[in-house]
Amino acid sequence: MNQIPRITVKAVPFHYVEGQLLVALVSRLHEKPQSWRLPETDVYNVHTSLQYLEQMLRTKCGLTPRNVRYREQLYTFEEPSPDIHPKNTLCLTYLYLSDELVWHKGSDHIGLFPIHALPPLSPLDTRIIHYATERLQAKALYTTLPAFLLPTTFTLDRYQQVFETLTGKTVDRRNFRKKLRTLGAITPATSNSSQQNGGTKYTLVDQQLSILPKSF
Amino acid sequence: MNQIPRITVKAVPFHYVEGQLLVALVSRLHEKPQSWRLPETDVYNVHTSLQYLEQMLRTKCGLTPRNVRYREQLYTFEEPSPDIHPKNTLCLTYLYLSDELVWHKGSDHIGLFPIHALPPLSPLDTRIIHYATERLQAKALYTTLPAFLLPTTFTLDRYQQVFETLTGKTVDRRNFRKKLRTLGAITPATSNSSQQNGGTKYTLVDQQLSILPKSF
DNA sequence: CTAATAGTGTCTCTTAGACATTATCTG
DNA sequence: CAGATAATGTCTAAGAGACACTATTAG
Repeated sequence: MNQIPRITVKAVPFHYVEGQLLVALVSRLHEKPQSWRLPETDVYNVHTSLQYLEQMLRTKCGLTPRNVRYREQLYTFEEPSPDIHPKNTLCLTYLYLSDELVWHKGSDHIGLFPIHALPPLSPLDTRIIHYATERLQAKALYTTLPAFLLPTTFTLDRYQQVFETLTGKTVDRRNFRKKLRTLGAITPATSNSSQQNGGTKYTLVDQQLSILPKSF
Repeated sequence: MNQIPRITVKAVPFHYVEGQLLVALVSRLHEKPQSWRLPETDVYNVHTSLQYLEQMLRTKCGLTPRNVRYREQLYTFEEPSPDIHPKNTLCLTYLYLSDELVWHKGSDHIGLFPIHALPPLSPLDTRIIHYATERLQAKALYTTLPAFLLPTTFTLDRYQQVFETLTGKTVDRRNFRKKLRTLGAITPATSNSSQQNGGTKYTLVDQQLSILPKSF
């Protein structure tokens, strides 16, 4: 009696590739019918939930801090456990954004699924992904979040593509660029190789997520 | 080994009285130097954190669900515990908004403190309150949140007062009313006693927190 | 009668939003 | 040379923001 709930942490790792928002899911190797789920681990007492989570992401998914552009804590869920003894499970969730797809071999299968073509998932995982997606959509409108799904330098068009994918809106190209430039959150990249290629590359003024003075 | 962190829940209960945003804090009866803290309780396995929290708020603070106008989960913190054995404590936090000050006698002292005149608090409690206040400030701009610090019917002026207190801005009275009316989130209260007194009373169209079509 | 509180309209200026073509680099 | 990608300006309409006085009620 007076026992404590089980504690788990889950990650919702997002990528952006060619106009699509992808979620990374894992599946145990050699599982008969492949069953996908969010990367997850139990939390004990020695470290913080984040430390456990990131250790797991490194070893099982090959996701290292270097690849992570942005991280944010999401909702903490409480669910009745399937087994009887620990009646409740407390589940912390974190959102991850990366620009590269460096998921080197780990002990689990990794699958990248477009947000609108997810495999069958547990009700909780479905809720978590839904919640995470809503947050992305909201934050795309009033922060520099879309940039964190792109390399550190990017063209305005790339940024717009991510913006449109996240928000589901389509916006006029010239208006979008004009506004984005006036907001002062991005500057032309000062790189030597900036003009060589396609278009002008931009980069974030503040490498952390920042809130735009006016939202879209 | 492989033990699980201690789990606690804290509430940040807000009130609004006469132009001031107040936080309710508790202090044990007969404590020599009064030391204030956020209402808090441990979480075990039988119920959810919310059930434990609300039971505590009822018995210790007299805060019943009837008085609560709005509740929202905030950040989940992880802190090293002061005692050695359970090394980490996981602390869930919730925000409460109420319009009435019905804190009938419980087993603790209750103190209401203006947000800018708080007593000395633990570093964690300070952070939590700071975080909660930021959320209020942000949500006042794009949701109907200010209404949840007021009775269910209120005048536009009252709403504006709360808005200004939360955001720290002062806005033009006529512009604010005009905009608020056009947003369609409030309607004149259809009460029989609406015109008798001071001014027209309004009420929320949706009794739940709703997101404004355009933010302030 | 004084103080406090609620009600109301116009004008200006900023910004959101609609809209099509040219230039360059790559294959 | 064809196709993909990036760059660019103007006009209109909506909304944000500045601004002051009158009416009612309570003490």
